[in-house]
Parts: sequence; structure tokens; C-alpha cells
Amino acid sequence: MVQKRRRGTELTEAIYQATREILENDGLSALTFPKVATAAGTSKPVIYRRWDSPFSLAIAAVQDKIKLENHGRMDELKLTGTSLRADLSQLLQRFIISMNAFGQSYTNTFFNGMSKQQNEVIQKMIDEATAIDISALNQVLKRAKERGELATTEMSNDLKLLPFEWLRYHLFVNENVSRVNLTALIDDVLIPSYQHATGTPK
Amino acid sequence: MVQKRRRGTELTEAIYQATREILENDGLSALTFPKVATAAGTSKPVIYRRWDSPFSLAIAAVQDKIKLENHGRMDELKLTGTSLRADLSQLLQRFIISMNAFGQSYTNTFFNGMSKQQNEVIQKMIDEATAIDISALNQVLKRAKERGELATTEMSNDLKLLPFEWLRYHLFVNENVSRVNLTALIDDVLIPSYQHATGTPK
DNA sequence: TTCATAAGATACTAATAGTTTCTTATTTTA
DNA sequence: TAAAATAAGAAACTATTAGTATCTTATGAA
Repeated sequence: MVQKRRRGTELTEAIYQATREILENDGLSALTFPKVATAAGTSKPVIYRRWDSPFSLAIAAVQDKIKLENHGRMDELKLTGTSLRADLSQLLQRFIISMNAFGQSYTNTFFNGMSKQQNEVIQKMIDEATAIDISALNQVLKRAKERGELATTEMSNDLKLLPFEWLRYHLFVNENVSRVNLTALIDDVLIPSYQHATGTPK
Repeated sequence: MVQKRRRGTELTEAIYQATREILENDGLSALTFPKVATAAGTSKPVIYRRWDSPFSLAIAAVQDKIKLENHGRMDELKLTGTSLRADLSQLLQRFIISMNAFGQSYTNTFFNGMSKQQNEVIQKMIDEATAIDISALNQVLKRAKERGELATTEMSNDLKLLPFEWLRYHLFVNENVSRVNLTALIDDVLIPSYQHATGTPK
């Protein structure tokens, strides 16, 4: 019988996929090299040679998925609404999709009881995401100002980040955010707050 | 040499304390019975006899701390403000204190990559907390209505839960919430949203 | 066809989780 | 106060699994 060996991308992809499955089902604490090797149908040395810890493998596997499923980056979003309300809706819908691509399960996996060093890695990821969030929202505000819906675009970052953080929270606790919930957030919280913050009369 | 043995509450407390220290320093994944035994200065069988998994020990240890440090339950809070703004501030300050009592560290420890079953346990804790949050906020709203600050107290639970979720999110990602941030949330988001939701003119 | 590279099998060591048995300190109760 | 019940702790053990070393050989490149 002729034996077949996977290598390169094919093998790596199988390892990442196995890694993600373990992460989703059992979490980071259950992610060990031997388990990954078995799940990926390869042998331990293959894993041990390439990664130095289950944590770094986990990061690599998740980043791989983000890269694969990247439906366009958040800050490259082309806004098409004709109102602040519509733009916000478009942006946040997209945010939800991206988060789901990131994977419900990993989100809280990575807010695990981790070492300080590991936490720094995660912190960096959050900071990067935050910068993108703010720049996306700035776009929305700028367009609203141009339409005359808002007096200025000046407001605190806390306020700009509010919807993203609200959505992430709901992802953390594994709650679904329906379109209805999202619309309510926009109409009942965001728009009134923006108008208030920028001194825009209704 | 006469040997001394701890039992009952004294021993249990030592075990819980050791458990919490491990949780804070190294997270849930590092919490093993042998480590707890050593840290608590007792022997493994003592632990193995009483708990059936590190997870259930962790839950017990954290609940023990909540019980110990319970500065009065959230829904028994006696509001003393003379405005919606002041009441909100009082409630949310208290919420932050309680969360800190719960322990910065455990919060994300328990949003770890856990098994489905473990997640259910956590889910139940969240649901209970949510009920308390809503009832506390209802109090605040009721008082505001009585003062004439709000037209009604009718609004969605999503809106009522917003500040708690916002605060929890910041705890998750280990960001500090200063009094300034909190005040901005109240003035720039909550009050405008409440007024908007209840049709209250400014 | 030969050579270099890397996959994979296998057997091993090390560490540590979990168990069993027994002893004895401490509390209960008669 | 003595006897009995209860539970803590010591110690030695087994089982599991993480991690390593060695060797073979499939696969792609020269």
C-alpha cells in the first residue's frame, strides 16, 4: 500500500482546523499538542516542531480563520445609507457578521484566565480592533454631518465605541442580537446620544 | 510534637482561599486539585473527597467570596439621590464595587473556553445577576418618574441593562472605568436615551 | 536519479493527575 | 471521661498524558 503524506498548506490547514474544533468544543485549557496531532491525523512531532505552545497555535489558527473568511475589512466598508440611521445599521450589521466570522466560540476562549503575557497578545488584538471601530464610526458621523443630521462629529471615544462594546458583550455571553435589538439600540440610544453630544436639535 | 489538624470551616476557608489565589494568578486551566492541596497546606484526598472537579471547586470558592464580601445585595440598595442623575450614579458606583468584590480576575476566568455544561452554570449566574440589575434600575426609574424627570418608566430591558453590560464589558477587557467615564455615560447616553424612550421633554 | 526536506511512526522519559490504604487528631455521644 | 464516629493527613501507588529522541520514508526540487 502506497502511503500518502500531506505537507505544506494542506497539512497546516488540517492542523488549524483541528485546533479550532478543539477550541470551540473544549476551550483553550483542553488544547494540547497531542490532542491536536490526533485530531488532525498527524503525529506529535509535527506539531511540536512548528509551534512552541498551545496558546500560540491557537492564535495562529484563529488568525488563519479570520484571514480565510475576511469579508473585507471593517474600515474599508463602503457606506451606502442615506441617513445616519441607515449608515449605523449597515456598519453594525457588518460588525456582527465579522464577529461571527471570528467565531462565537473563540471570543470568550480568549478572555480566559490567561497569563499576563498571553493577555498582552490579546490586548493588542483588542486595541487594533478598537482603532478600526473608531475610524469606521468616524466615517458614519462625517457623512451624517454632511447631511446636516449632526452639528459636529465631536464626541468621546467612549461614546463612539459604545455600540461595538455592546455587541461584543452580547457575543461574550452568547446572546443573540437580532435586527430588532440592533435597530432599537440605534434609534433609542445611539441617535439620541449623538444628537445630545453634538448639540444637534432634533 | 503534637500535630494540629484544621477541619470544618477553617479548613474549607483555607482551601477556598488557595483556590482563589490560583484562579487569580494562573486561571482556571491551571487549577488542579494537587496544586490546591499544596497551596492550602493540606493533602490531596481532602480535596478529592469533597469536590468532583476543579471547576466546581472554583465556583464554590468564588461564591464563597461573594458571600463573604457581600456589601448588601444590589437590589436592596437604598437610593438617596435627589435626581435621576444622582441615583444612576449611586447605583452604578455600587455596581462597580460589587464587581470588584467579585474579583476582576475571575470575571474573565469564567468566560473562558469552557464546556457546554460549565457554560450553563455560568449562564445561570448571569441570568440571576440580570434580574437584579433590572430590578435595581426599575427603582431608579420609578423615583425619577415620581420626581417628574421622566414621563413613564416604560422602556426595553435592553436599554435598562445597557449600563451594566457596558461596565461588565470594560471589566472583561480589564479596562478601568473612572468616575469621569461613568459620569459621561450617564449624562451623554443614559439620560438622553431615557428621555427619548419615555417621550420626556428636556 | 539523487539529494534535501519534512512527515510520520514508535518508543521512550518525565511530570503530574488521581487512587488506595492506613494512621491518628478531633469531635461527638454515651 | 471514655468510647466511638468522623474526617484530616501521610505516603505509596497507578494511570494518564505531556513532551522528547530516534529513525524511516514519502515527497518535491535539483
